[in-house]
Amino acid sequence: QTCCDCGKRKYCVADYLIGKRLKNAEQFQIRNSSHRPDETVFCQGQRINALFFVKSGSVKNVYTDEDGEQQILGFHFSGEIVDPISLQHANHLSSLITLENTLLCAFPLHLVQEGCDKLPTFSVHIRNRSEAESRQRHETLLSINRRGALDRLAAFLLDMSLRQNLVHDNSASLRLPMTRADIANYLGLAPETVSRTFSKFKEQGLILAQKKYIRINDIEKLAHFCN
Amino acid sequence: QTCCDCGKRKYCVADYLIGKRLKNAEQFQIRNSSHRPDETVFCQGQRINALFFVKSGSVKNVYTDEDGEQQILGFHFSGEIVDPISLQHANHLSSLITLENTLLCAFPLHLVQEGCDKLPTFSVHIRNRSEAESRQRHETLLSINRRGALDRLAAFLLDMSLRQNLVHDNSASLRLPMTRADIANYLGLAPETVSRTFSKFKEQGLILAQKKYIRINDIEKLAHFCN
DNA sequence: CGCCCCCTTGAGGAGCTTCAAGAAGGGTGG
DNA sequence: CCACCCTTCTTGAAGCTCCTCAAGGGGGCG
Repeated sequence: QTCCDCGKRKYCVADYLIGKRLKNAEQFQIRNSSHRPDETVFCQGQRINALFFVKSGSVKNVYTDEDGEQQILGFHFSGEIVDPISLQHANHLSSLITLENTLLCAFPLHLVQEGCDKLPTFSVHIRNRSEAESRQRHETLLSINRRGALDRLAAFLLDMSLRQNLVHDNSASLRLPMTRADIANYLGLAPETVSRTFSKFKEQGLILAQKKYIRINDIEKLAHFCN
Repeated sequence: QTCCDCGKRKYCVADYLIGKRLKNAEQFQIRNSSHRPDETVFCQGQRINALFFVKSGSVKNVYTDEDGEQQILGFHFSGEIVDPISLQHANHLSSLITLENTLLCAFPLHLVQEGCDKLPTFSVHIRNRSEAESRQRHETLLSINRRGALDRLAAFLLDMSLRQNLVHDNSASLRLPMTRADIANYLGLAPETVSRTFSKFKEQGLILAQKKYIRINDIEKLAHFCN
């Protein structure tokens, strides 16, 4: 199977390279890989030799500090590029771990570099994507300490629903492939607090939640929490 | 006055450019500027057209979010380059505000680019500096939510003393040009909490504090707080 | 069927924030 | 040079949010 056949092409960097006929898809030599849940795709500190794209499934970026404490930096879902920030660094800033059965495409780094060198628009694209992600992560980190549990979880749910493009008519249904503990870690809260906060939203009729499946009834109201 | 005469040259990017005889110092056309306390040097969102170096005095980087909330991202002291992270972006991510009477040098961006193009070592230098700063800021932001007030302030004091190169024999004397409110904002705490935490350190004999002048008596013990 | 992990809910407690008031410095004008 | 004001810093008390510890329920997988 080549990139030309891939249904996710338009979200992927491949679209830029193919569309511009820089190279033929067969020449890409992209590594496709299939992963089970909780599998480590690459480790923090390893040399970066590819740009990853999530074809299906989902992954988390986990940062481990010198004390061994782990912090989830973000999640990536089907159709997303994994952590383009890292491209500016020589080594991976965090480990990548799958949340479920996942298919990944790995673009060798030399190919990306080539694309940057030969295609100014591609370079700009990567740069913009990197900048946007950097900015957002920055704001996320900043907001964590300022806001309460309700605000953080509301912002998280809205971010998830927007990224999965599931917003219709002030409501959305989405699936959260990560555990509550993952959400808690990401938001800087205790798992119990996340659970209680979900319950509060449920009591107010803002959401329906059954295990990993969430329905947001009133996005507007939920958005009021994250002023 | 030229860069060749500057006593702070060895900490500055100028040293690289001059040392390599890429250009003569007189051709640099560096803008020197003098600022009063609480003066805004550049504003968040403005196009980046120079790399700033703190010749004397000190500054803070202030980020303002869409709600108008302000968050101090960092401080820069005499002999430091201001926010090399921004070089990867087109616009300033934060505003720069002086804490006291301050002298700044501004290297036009085209000069820096030129340096990067012609001098691989310079490019690597800037990149490393940027990467180190990015990494540290990231860790700072991550640790804020994890640790308590004692830990954060201890880490802050140690960072300050290390950066001002004032560590001697397990003790250090340093000056904090920013207000307690600035420290509190930077650490994500209330000003009262910062004040109380200073008092706790004083009670334990770890530090002496009189206004902006701090003496750390036992760096080792202080460091135990920030495991 | 049973084990294990994940999620939920409760009670208690610690840490920080908020509100409030007072003390100390620095700057300005008389 | 002193008096005044304003900002900054400090300290106290009350309250709230979140964390920790603990127990129970439910679903998935062997």
